[in-house]
Amino acid sequence: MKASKKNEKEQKIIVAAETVFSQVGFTNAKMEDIAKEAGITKVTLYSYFQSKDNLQLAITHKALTMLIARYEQTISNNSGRSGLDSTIDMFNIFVEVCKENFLYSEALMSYFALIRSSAHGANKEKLTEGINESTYFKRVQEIQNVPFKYIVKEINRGRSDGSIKTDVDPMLLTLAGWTASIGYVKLLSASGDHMQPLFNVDLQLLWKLHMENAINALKPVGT
Amino acid sequence: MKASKKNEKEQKIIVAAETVFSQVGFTNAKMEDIAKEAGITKVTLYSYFQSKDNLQLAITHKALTMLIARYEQTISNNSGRSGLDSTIDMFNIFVEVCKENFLYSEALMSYFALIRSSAHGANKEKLTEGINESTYFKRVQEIQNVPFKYIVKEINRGRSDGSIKTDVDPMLLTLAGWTASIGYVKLLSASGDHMQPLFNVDLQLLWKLHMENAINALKPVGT
Amino acid sequence: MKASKKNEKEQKIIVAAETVFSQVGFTNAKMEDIAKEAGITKVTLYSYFQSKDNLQLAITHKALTMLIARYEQTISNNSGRSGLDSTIDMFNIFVEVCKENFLYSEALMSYFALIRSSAHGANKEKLTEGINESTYFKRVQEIQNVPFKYIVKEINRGRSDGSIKTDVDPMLLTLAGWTASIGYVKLLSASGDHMQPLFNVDLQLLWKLHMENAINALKPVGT
Amino acid sequence: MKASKKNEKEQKIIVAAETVFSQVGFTNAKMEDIAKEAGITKVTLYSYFQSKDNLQLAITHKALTMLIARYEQTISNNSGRSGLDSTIDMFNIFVEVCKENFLYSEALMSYFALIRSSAHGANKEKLTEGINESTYFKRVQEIQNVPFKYIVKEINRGRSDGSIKTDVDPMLLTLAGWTASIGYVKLLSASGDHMQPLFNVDLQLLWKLHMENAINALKPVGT
DNA sequence: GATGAATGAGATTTCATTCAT
DNA sequence: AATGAATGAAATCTCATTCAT
Repeated sequence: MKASKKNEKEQKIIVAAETVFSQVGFTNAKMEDIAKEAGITKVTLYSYFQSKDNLQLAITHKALTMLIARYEQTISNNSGRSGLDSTIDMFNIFVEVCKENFLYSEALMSYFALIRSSAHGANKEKLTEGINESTYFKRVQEIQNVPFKYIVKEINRGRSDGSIKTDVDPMLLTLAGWTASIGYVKLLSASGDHMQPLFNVDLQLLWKLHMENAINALKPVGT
Repeated sequence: MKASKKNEKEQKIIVAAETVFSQVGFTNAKMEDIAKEAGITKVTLYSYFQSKDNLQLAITHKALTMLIARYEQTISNNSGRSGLDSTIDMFNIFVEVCKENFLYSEALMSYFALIRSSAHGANKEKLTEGINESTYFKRVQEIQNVPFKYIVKEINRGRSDGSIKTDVDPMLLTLAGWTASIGYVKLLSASGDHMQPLFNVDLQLLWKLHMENAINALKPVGT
Repeated sequence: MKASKKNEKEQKIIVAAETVFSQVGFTNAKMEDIAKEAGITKVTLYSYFQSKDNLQLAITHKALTMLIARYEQTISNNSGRSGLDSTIDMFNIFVEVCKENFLYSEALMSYFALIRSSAHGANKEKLTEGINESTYFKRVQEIQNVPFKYIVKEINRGRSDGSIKTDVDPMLLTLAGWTASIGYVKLLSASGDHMQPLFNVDLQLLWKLHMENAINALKPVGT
Repeated sequence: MKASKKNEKEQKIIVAAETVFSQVGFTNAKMEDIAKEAGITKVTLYSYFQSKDNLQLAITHKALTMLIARYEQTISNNSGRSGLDSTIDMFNIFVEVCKENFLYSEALMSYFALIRSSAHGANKEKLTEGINESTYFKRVQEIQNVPFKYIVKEINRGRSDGSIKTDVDPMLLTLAGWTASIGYVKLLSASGDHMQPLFNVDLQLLWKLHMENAINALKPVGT
């Protein structure tokens, strides 16, 4: 099969997996159903993706890739704006991506859980085994830090143009924004419908508050 | 069997489950092993906890209960301190509890994922079925908002004693701190060893930054 | 507990067991349900009957006892009639008893299966073990041949009074009638409702034919 | 898998089940052991036979099928002999089949008990549920009456050739022979070893007597 | 490369039977 | 002697994953 055709089919499977995962969640999804949704057999499914985990990682990879693409586009679009504005944009974009596709946000969250569970425990070896063989695990690993780097990049630009303070480690600021975003997305997930207020709180407002905090933490003192 | 004794045994099982879950993770844990660890039979285990999921929920419940107890203790201890200080304490305590016991933090995180997956999707009913029958699911639901209420309580005290601004919804401020905490804990999980820096960032410093942001968001303007 | 009271309770349990067994059959009956029906606990049930098998044997014993009583009564009633007539009566009575209470007929049938399965097979010892400990097993064994003896008795009387041929072993004739009865009862069971014809055959007629055969086999040649 | 191969494997499993059932009896047989004997997994076993009951039904089906085949062969072989002789042959064959394989005879007996227990009782539906889903239950039902039909056929032939009386319903005569056979087989079961006399009665003689009765009942009066 | 069948591991259930109080 | 809890053995099911063709 030509590489192009193979890739096309792979994408088709990923779309099918996204559909099924979205409907019932990763744990409850059955490989059988995903295969059916993709119009292929389980064995064919396995020939493309060595395991269910790998399939999820493929989605994680897709999510990360999309996020990175958006980041690149943002950086390119924001060349005329301040580093601070661009940095804030980056956080906004992360949340937007997650909102647009909760599956992606969950894939990203699970990925974090995965790398932890494979890094610990008595049966570390056993757990890691299958994952390491996974093509996508490696591919995800290769790009997992790219989003951080892009944010750091914009923070550095902000340091240069004076919109961001220079006395705090850019990566620290990056992680601060990132964790706030993660927490916010987690809350969105829990609330189910992110358009509805939770405890009478408009979640839009909550996000705004987070970004105000971020701006406060980023901008030079006394600005 | 007296309720007290029954409860005692239930706790013993939960402890055994915690041990096994901690060692191999929830997915890899076998009911058989948990039973063995608790010194009982599989059947007895099932008579106490209807399913593996329910067992995890029991741990979630314990985690929540412990968190609530800590909150109550903190509120009681902090009666002489400002509402602001006490509120910040609450956030610190959440992170401490999660650090002390990653299993608890993961249980809490999973719970959030759970309520989302049971709140959506075409087969909502089917998914929820088993969970709803779970005793602990109901018990967790009953107390899941208590932590928020306690934080709101301290914020309200801060409003009275002038240490916290009055022009922002206390629940909004609560959720802001809560999501930051969640995000931070998630990052801790991902980093595996929270004592080690991530990307050369001292995670202690990251948390400090979050709390500074929180203080800024809480304290009255111009203080 | 006084022996009388104990015995009374035992009978109560047997009645409960009969009820449950009749409803769902021996295999599907649960000790739990029988206990409930008897208004006692499972453990109490076990204190009276060491096992489910034993309980069935108790019913078998009751069935046998009742059959024997009927036989005795018949013999007594028939003292003025010919041995042939009385013998035929015996067979009729067996079928009547089985019709009146199919549970009894099934208990008797199962008993035959039981003694076979305990008499053969690799795990003969294991199988027999529990049964041998059973009080009722011994009691049933003690009386299992009594019905045959009574039939033989009447046949012998028939030999004396000239109504039955003398050149055939009375026990052979007994078993011939007995097996025909067993087979007939089995068919009744299978037909479910013994009042309804099976394959358009009036089962009453079938029984009549069997008895005609029996008479032919019993009566002296040329009568 | 081709139907032929699938069927072949099914037969292999049935043979394994026969082996295990013969050794330890139906109740004591473990699905695990049957699977092992067949050289497959428990799950595969279940994919072929939905339940242990179904497996027994499969054996019942085989027994019936074998009996039917023997009947067909007999009918074919007996084309030159009288209908009476052939009819008697049919009864003899039933007993022979049962003697050759007690498992088959017990399967046939259990089947009768089964259709009764599934045809009665308050919880008829519940009991029947699993059984009705069973492929073999249906297949057995489809052929359960074939043996009777073949006997009737030979009786009818006997009526034509003058060897059998015409004033009695052929099906009545069939059932008479059939029930005698069933009863005899039951006694054989109970006696355990059919080569040994029971109560000093040679069971061979008993069967001979039954067949004499049958001949008397079948042959035209005055022959 | 695709397919139907099979495997293995573990979850869950059902009961007869036994223990501890 | 009675009770609630526990045991043990096996049935049954669910799925990710692998084999054989």
